[in-house]
Amino acid sequence: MMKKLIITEKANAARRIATILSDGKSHSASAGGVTSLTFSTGTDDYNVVSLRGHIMELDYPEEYGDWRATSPVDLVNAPQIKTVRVKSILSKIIELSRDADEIIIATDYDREGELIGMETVKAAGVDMTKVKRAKFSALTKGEIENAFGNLVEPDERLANAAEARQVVDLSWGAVLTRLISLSAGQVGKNFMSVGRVQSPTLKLLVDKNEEIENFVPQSYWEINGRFGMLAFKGQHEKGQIFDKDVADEIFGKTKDVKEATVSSYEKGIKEEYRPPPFDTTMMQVEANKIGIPPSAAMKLAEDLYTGGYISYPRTENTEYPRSLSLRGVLERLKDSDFSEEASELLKQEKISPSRGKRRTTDHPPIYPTAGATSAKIKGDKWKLYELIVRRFLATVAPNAVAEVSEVKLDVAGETFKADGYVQKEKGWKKYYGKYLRAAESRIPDMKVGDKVDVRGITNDESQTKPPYRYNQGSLIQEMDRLQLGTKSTRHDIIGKLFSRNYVQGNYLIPTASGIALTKALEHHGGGITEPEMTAKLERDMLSITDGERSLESVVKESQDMLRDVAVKIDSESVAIGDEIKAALKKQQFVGMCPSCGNSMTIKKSKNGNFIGCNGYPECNRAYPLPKGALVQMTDSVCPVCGLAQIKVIRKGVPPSLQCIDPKCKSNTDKNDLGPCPTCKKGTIRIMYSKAGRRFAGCSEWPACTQTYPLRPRGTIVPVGESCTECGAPVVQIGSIKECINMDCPLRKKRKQTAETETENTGIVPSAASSDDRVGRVVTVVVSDRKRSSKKTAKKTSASKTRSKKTEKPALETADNE
DNA sequence: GCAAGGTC
Repeated sequence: MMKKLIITEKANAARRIATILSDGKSHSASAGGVTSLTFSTGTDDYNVVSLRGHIMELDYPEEYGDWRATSPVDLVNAPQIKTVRVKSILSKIIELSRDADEIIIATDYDREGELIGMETVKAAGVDMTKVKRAKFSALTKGEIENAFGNLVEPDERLANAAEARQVVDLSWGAVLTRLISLSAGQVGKNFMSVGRVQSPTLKLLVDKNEEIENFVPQSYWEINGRFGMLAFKGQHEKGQIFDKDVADEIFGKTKDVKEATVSSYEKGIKEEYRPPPFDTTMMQVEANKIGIPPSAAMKLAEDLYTGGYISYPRTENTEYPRSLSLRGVLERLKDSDFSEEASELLKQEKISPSRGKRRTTDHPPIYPTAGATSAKIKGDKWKLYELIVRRFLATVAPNAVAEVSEVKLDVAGETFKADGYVQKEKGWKKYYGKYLRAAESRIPDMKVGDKVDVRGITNDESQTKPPYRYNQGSLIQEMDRLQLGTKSTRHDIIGKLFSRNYVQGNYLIPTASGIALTKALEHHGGGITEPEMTAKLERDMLSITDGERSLESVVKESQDMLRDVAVKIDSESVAIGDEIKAALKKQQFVGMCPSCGNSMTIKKSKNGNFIGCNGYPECNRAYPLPKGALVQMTDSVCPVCGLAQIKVIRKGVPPSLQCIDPKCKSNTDKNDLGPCPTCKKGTIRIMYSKAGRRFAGCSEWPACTQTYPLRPRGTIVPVGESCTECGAPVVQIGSIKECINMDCPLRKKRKQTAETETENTGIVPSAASSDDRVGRVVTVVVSDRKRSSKKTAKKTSASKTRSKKTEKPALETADNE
């Protein structure tokens, strides 16, 4: 009997391997917090122990721990040592390897996996001649049996490549982090981090910010028309016209024309490809779209994975391995909320899945491994599970088919174009349509020479818009494209940018210190802000793997370069530090205190941040920060009271400059809506929840608990009137004037009346016919929508302009079968 | 109190 020890990267792999190799007859034993599995095959006795990723960590020896005691320059060539992070696991491995005849590294089949295995067996001090490697790309029977039937030698070069990355990252990261933090006087928990991945990622946000700040909007015009019975939309073939005279001329020529002639008409069938299977990046991007940011998505996916509901969530693979039974997956989904869909797809004679461009050896794409119901899994976890299931269903469904048509219309010698799009067969969209924006536009069948009524022509002015900022989803996608970070680390890197106060907001805005740091590193950081540093490291790692270069040579080259950079920064540290200090000050400084003349800055407290005077405790002046909003400092002062103004950025409304004093008349004029109808003492004012949601509530709270929900979008302007019916304040939002009480009896009555009127006559009462009585509001809303079709058209075309330049629809890169 | 990479 031979004794064999198998080492895996994670617990699930240990369980699967033991089950497969033992035909389900393995035993597990737990001791000291480490689980090991044992089984016997008749010829061999096996032990299986799982690691938890890297159980070793690279760091400097303790004596380098004091940032001020060692010059960062001397850190460049300081020794780096590996310490054990999870001692219990290593002890178990030492114990079991003592009488093992063979030790099999069965970690993930990739660069880091090779290192995770090698550093462990080396730390355990095992006889390296006994060490073998099992290579598999999925935890399936076929793959595992094949890997263990064909063990190979461990690949020292592959492990060395990963080791080079570790050393280089720690050297650059620690040295530059210390240099910058020390020069800026930011030590302790306020240190400023620098790294090969985080610094280029931050620069993406800084560059975007700069682009937006430097953006000069340009006016352009679009000549839009409505045609025929269907009133379908068409646009002059020139599209965006930047010369007003040209637009005016076309408009003048066409505006009163009553009839157009079809000059060309084409109709065809378009096949719409299924999306590729989920890899981690696409899963994060799609989850972000339904309100689950990457970090949350990874946490939930981890839960679903350990719960047995989905396959391994960290993968770069977009092609299902042949060993995976797609029918089997569908069968399992019959026992879920998606049983109907699964049964339907099982009826297909042949199931051929979509596939993406990326194929890797690490793990299969993300797919559901068990059925579940929304009664069993709740909240966001269910939302993510449903997304993964629907994505899977889409990848094994047929392509969708659409009928597309294009017509050219001649209007007084000018050509207008209209596109038709009608979904003919939903195909995969039947399962994934929930996450797509449907945009059917019908145009009638026509032939050349047909006459079409011109319902109206408009000359719409718009302005070009700056590019969109990144959100977490689009940033992850860009990091992926630039190969910054890995599938497992990208969300964490973004988290770092937040926790270091380098960025803020849902749409990621760099802070003053984030910008200053990036500028300093761009000038003095030796390329640390460039994705090229990662690209070069990748090339160097490949050369180690290929045997062209040694680990030592790559590390030496990198550290020699770092030494030059460090010496330079060290010599200019005062100037560099001053730049960052100025930015940090700007980020914190909120004007001078009118009581004592000291400066006021943002203060942290356990009840949230606030604005406080630096003369504390002698001076107690303090102001609250707006709740649930993003706040930026400005140089401007309140025209009413002279205190500082801050820029408040909230969802759904344009950014606003406001006085830091909530009691200042400049604020109360905007926020006080009118007397409280309930207690007759307080004032109903606009308030914000911690999450940033706005509502109206009585100033006498908690004595009076009167609140009203408010519309989430649009600027609310008080008009100083009360509703004649319920007494609640009346406000103006855009062109709508209404009582804020959603339950106002008059509102309900009017709504009913408006619906009946519309139904009976098809004519919507116009705004002009409505009197000024409050509660007439719903009528106004309806008619307003009708009237503002021109405005809506403007908006769509403007956003089209922007999206054309900056964004691609996520699904356009469908599969390549 | 440093990085980035694994995994929980």
